[in-house]
Amino acid sequence: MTRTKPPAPPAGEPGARKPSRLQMADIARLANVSISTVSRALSNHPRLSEQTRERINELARSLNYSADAGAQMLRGKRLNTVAVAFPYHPQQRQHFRDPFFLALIGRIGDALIDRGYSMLVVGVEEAQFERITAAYDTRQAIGTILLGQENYHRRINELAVRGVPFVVWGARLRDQLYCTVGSDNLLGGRLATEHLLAAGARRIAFFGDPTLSEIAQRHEGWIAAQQARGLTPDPRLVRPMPFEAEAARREVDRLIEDGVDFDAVFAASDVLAVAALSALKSHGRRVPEDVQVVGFDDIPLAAQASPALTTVRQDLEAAGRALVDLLLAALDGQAIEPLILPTTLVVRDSTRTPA
Amino acid sequence: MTRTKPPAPPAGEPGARKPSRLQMADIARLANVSISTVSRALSNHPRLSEQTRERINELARSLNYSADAGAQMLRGKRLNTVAVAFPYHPQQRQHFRDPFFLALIGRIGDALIDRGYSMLVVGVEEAQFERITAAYDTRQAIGTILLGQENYHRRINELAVRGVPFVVWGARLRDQLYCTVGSDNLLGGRLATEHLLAAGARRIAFFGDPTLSEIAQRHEGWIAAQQARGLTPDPRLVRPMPFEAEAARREVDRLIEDGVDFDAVFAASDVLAVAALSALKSHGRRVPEDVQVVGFDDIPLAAQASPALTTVRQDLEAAGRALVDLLLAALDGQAIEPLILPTTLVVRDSTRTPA
DNA sequence: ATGAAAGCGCTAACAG
DNA sequence: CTGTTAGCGCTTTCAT
Repeated sequence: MTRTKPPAPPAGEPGARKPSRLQMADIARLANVSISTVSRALSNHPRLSEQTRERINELARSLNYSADAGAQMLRGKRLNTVAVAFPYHPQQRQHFRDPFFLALIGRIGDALIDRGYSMLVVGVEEAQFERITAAYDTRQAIGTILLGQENYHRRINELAVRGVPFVVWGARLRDQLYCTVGSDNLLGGRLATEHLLAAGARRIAFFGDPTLSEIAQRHEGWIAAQQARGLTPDPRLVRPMPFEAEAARREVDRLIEDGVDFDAVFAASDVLAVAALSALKSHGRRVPEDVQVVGFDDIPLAAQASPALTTVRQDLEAAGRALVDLLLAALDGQAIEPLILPTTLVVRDSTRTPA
Repeated sequence: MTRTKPPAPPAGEPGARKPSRLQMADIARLANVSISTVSRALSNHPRLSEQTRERINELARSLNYSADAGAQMLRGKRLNTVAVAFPYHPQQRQHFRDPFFLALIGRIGDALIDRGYSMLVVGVEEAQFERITAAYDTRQAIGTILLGQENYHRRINELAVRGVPFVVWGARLRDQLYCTVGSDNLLGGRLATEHLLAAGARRIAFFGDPTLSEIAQRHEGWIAAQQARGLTPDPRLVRPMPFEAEAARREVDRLIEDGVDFDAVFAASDVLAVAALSALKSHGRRVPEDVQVVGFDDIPLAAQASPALTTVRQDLEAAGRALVDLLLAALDGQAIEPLILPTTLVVRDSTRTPA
């Protein structure tokens, strides 16, 4: 009953050709003009009688005709598609399930629509990282927004050397040959940690994987804030883990089992922080009385957690716009510079009021 | 410093052509073979000496050569891109900010990657609904997954008549000419409402826009469950609203201001339910003691809300897989049938224990 | 096992 | 103002 396929070809006829898709020549024939006239009409070429133009456009619309993008491109027309690419880990599939990542994609999508572009989302297995620009290489997209700098700095630099147009969401690094847009992670780490220290915390655990550039910067902020107070962070308080709720729960367990003393957690993402919240609760530790918790991102989850999560806010709206605008500017031949967006502390109920 | 543009052309030379992109002819020249040999090597044509094939592939890889997808397509090669399209409302921009919608996109993305496809995300202003298949019409995508049946049933039927390949996420409707994948909304509405009634609720407000097909079915479930108990729902308890947290808060205010008596809320999405939760709290109503609340979707937010939200779970993983598989099956010439996925009630703390 | 050549659907000179 | 024509970069017969 439900048909989504084109109707079968009129197979009875003798010279039955494939029911090939409508094309310019068909429109031309029906309108009694040449193909070039149709081409010109559809692209609103100026020197063409308004009447003809009108008539042809009308006809094309009524027949639902759209020009073949491949053929147009071959003739040099620029496509309106931007690739959003990221390294995909088939095992964990974290990206497409991570609320922060999805929200970022959403904001990029908004920004692209505003500018009249569509978004080709490409997940690339890390083993074939060079394929991250595959959509550009095959000319399906005019440029790439790379999400997930992770620890691919070296390989991203190689891409830049190749002269491929792209912009990266991530941390600004010393010797980078590419353009990044990212939050001020160092500041975020400092703000979170200072807030915890001011509220009386002395042994702050760090949850997150410092081999990832952005997390490394949050980690640095964590160190810097403590050193500014003359404190030397206990290395046992650094708990490397992927961005998965399960990991945070496990580390809370371990911390407690191992008898490591801690009175606060600074988690590198809200997902980790919220998971820590519930793990702490199940161990009978009260938040914020016994253990204070600060997250990172400020996704909607944070405000709804119980207790509501104190966190470091990233401005995704600005991020999406900046990534898109910088890429388009670069494609336009302009020189572009890395951009660091401010982070702000959002104080809620998972931390105590500073004395 | 940061360069994302290709290097300037070697402008000094006399016959300085554009630094055009590497193409098959270049590989052919460098490998001392004909273009056709390169083409065959790259597509692993069988009758070709393994040695030549190897050598050419190696060369192409080392030069980062990728064939132009437009040209390939023109020659009849099938592209590996599926469009995911949805009606876009520029004012509210709800879609790209809605956690449920984003999660659904994520699951579709996972399923597509698994099958080796990439995902072209296209937002289309509702005024030009026909453009929903633009990516297919221009042959940038082989088919379309339409998200957001909303109240476009008529127009979607027209698409089907056109013979365009697509699959829709949404409600199964009587006279549909297209294939849908959707949750069992009627069941979900019934489960939620029965649970509330069993827990003693008698005046259950309905939050959501029943002009949208899926919501209409949840609404029907709400009615059916009450009628099964011989109750006639008070029409004033139906509060139509868009999928925005702000709207839910406003309706809670209004319900209370207008003095409408209610002891439960069944919201058509978790976002609405969670917003209702906090609005009720700010009016001094206790959940679940004074007012019970049930949501829909079971996004991560639901479990974290306080009190944790009782909700109707949709199986997004199954949804993403089904949408992709059905579209691919249809493209493969198979007949496909609408699919309704089961919904389940997840009982948490925003409802009372049934007596 | 490899090469020559035709042509996919379109755009943009160049003519008229 | 409109039509004719030459390719865009590739795949694929058909020859060799």
